[in-house]
Amino acid sequence: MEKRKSDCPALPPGWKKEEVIRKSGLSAGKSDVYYYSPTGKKFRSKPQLSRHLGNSVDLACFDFRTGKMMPGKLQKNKQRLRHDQANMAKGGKPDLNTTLPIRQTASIFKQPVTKVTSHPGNKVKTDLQRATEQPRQLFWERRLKGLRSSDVSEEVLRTMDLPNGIQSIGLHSSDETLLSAIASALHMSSAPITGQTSVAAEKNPAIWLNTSQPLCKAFTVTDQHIREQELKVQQARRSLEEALMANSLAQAAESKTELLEGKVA
DNA sequence: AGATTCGGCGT
DNA sequence: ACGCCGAATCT
Repeated sequence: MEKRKSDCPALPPGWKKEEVIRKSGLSAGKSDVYYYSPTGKKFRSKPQLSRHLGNSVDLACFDFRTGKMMPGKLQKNKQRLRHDQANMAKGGKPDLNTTLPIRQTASIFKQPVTKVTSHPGNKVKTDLQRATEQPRQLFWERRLKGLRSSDVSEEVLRTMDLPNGIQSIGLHSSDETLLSAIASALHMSSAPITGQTSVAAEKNPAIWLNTSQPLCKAFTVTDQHIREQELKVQQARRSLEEALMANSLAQAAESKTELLEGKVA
């Protein structure tokens, strides 16, 4: 029988893949794919695998049948996005295992999207109170734990450093989730992000937490901070300018040689 | 009981 | 057409 367990490079070390051909019945000739964890537990579907691995491995591009990462699966993600949004609209919960962390908390959702179809104008409600006064889940930031950004080749990008003055509240959130929380807060609200200004929040965040602020201690921004930031922006702009310059020079040189070689019609 | 195998529902 | 998972069957 074709029952060889093979290594699966797309998964963490120790995971094995197996393909079993069905040999009788209506579905004879079809095959089933199984995965085995390093501890030997058998997995027979992507959802099951996803549940077990949690956020430690992003299976969004993982093709269960072939066992390979397929960047082209981005296309299929569009379908999933629709699906998720449909669920959200019905009040359902997003599937935290398979949903990419794309803008669940970002600005595009901060405004009401309810259409008043019974009126001829058919306008979108502009009641911003609603949007800001909705109940918020406490400590939702914990969901962000372990999330990392990566480029198309799955290379994990280096995260930013936070200034010393910014410290998280509660023992729960690491620096890593704090950065995500602050970034999300900046997206979700146009109000200033100050951190938790109530001293009580530090003692018992479960009660005193201001849910419209990220889970970090109140901080102050000094002129020094601003100057340092300005410097960083200037440096970034300078290196971008250099990169663009080098790029256009290279392109110019390339089209020139193409002309000389008669490649252009 | 646990492993294996195919059916069949839902998408 | 296929992924996923229930359950019949096998060991």
